[in-house]
Amino acid sequence: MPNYPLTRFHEQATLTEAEAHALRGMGDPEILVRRNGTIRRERDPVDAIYLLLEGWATAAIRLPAGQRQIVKVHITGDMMSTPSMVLDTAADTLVAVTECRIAAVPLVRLRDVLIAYPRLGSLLLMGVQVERLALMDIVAAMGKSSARERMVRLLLDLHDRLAKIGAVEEGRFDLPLTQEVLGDVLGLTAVHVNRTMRLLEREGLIARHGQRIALGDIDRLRKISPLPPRRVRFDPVWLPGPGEM
Amino acid sequence: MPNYPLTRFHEQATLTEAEAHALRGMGDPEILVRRNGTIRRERDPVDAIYLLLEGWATAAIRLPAGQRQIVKVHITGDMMSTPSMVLDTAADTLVAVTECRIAAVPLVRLRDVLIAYPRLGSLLLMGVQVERLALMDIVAAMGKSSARERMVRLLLDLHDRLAKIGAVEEGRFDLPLTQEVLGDVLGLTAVHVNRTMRLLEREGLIARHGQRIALGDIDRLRKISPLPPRRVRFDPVWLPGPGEM
DNA sequence: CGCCCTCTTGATCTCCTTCAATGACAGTGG
DNA sequence: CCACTGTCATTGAAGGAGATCAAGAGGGCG
Repeated sequence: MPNYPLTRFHEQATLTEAEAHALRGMGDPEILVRRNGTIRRERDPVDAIYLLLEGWATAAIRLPAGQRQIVKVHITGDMMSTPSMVLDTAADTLVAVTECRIAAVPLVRLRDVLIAYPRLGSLLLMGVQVERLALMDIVAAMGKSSARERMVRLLLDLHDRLAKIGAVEEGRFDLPLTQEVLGDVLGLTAVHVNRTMRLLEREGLIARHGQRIALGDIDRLRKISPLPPRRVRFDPVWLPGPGEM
Repeated sequence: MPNYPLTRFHEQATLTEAEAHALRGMGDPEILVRRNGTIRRERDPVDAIYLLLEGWATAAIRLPAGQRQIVKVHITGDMMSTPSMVLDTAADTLVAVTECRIAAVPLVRLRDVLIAYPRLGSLLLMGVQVERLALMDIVAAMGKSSARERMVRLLLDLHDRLAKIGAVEEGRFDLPLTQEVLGDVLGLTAVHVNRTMRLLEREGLIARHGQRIALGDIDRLRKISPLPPRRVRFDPVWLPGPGEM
């Protein structure tokens, strides 16, 4: 599908030519954000959502007490900041982990697109539900499983998402996240992330060289993961068909 | 608003008369579910969402290893099971905590409503984003705060949600959840839930008699909570106005 | 009356945190 | 070219929040 890096709606349903075209035209001119650059800060007024055209970014919530919890690791093709579209001020801080190319979509333009192509609203709804499911799984993993299990789950999740965009070769992929960041994703300290990864490494389950990580025995890893991956339904019954809406 | 117990869309935006009417007509005839009854099980085929007309219910994910994590405590007026609408088989198990009145909305009917009233799709999107934010906050609380802080946050969250539907009187409300259930919500054991509540009680922050709980000093509790409540924007700019869509 | 569910409390254990020190490496300025 | 500095990974030792195991008490309901 030609519109790939802009959104991944085409993974979830068939799009008409007009809809695909509207999606492509939705974003502002692209912006380059350097490594560690802040894309949008918590409490900033919300007037756009962002398409991550290329790169890795994190979405984090900062607690009043000062800690930060990363609630989403974004990769190429993700939509960012959409939870904040129901708020006046942003819920999360978006930070570029690698250099990123992004495009903003002003909310007023989103409104025009929804009016002209209401089915894209339903597709957006679908994407949001997928994100919500991902969060439910994270809650389940955090509430009920060990550091080791959560780490394995995260690695498999990244593996599966990266595989979809062609960024995995035989179980190997780039993981540009420091152990500090991984800790803030998993709700662990960087020290314990290190111990956990070293252990997995010693067992031959993973291997690392620099930012490169290799999942050694994916089947065995999947048995360790506290939750299996979810399979999203293509073109669900409640979704109006192309042209029906 | 007359359609109150059916959905709470009117909290988020102005509805036209036709939209409100469509919402009211959406559900099947109501069903009574007895205490501890299962409304829908994980892995069941998904062909409807459910409106909780009255009562308390939990949405839980069961891990392959056998534990259960409750990902949402539903109260009167909530929509249930919508995350599963993007899946073939349900993600979560819905169980009635108290006796519940519910109404199913078959997905095919939802489809008809979305086609006839596309703006209701946008309102649904809004409600789902609110749920997603709630999950983000839960992840942040689980990752970065103590049992005590999480407990306080949960009580305040329930307090605020119940207050909106008029089920709170001067900080007092019914809490029909056992400590076992609270543990499965918070990612703690029932034993530790007990110790934590007893401590809060001894400090005069809460008081309990049977299922009734009273939040003693709400201001002090809010200072203990790791996250403040979120204020959802009414009629956001991206939401097409009544009649515009 | 007796059973089961829930709450409560104590004792012990353990996973993860905290604190601290060292090493590897990249970037930077002289 | 090399010292200098900051970031990140690694490992050890000690401490603590919460889990686990166990037992008793109260209360609703058959």
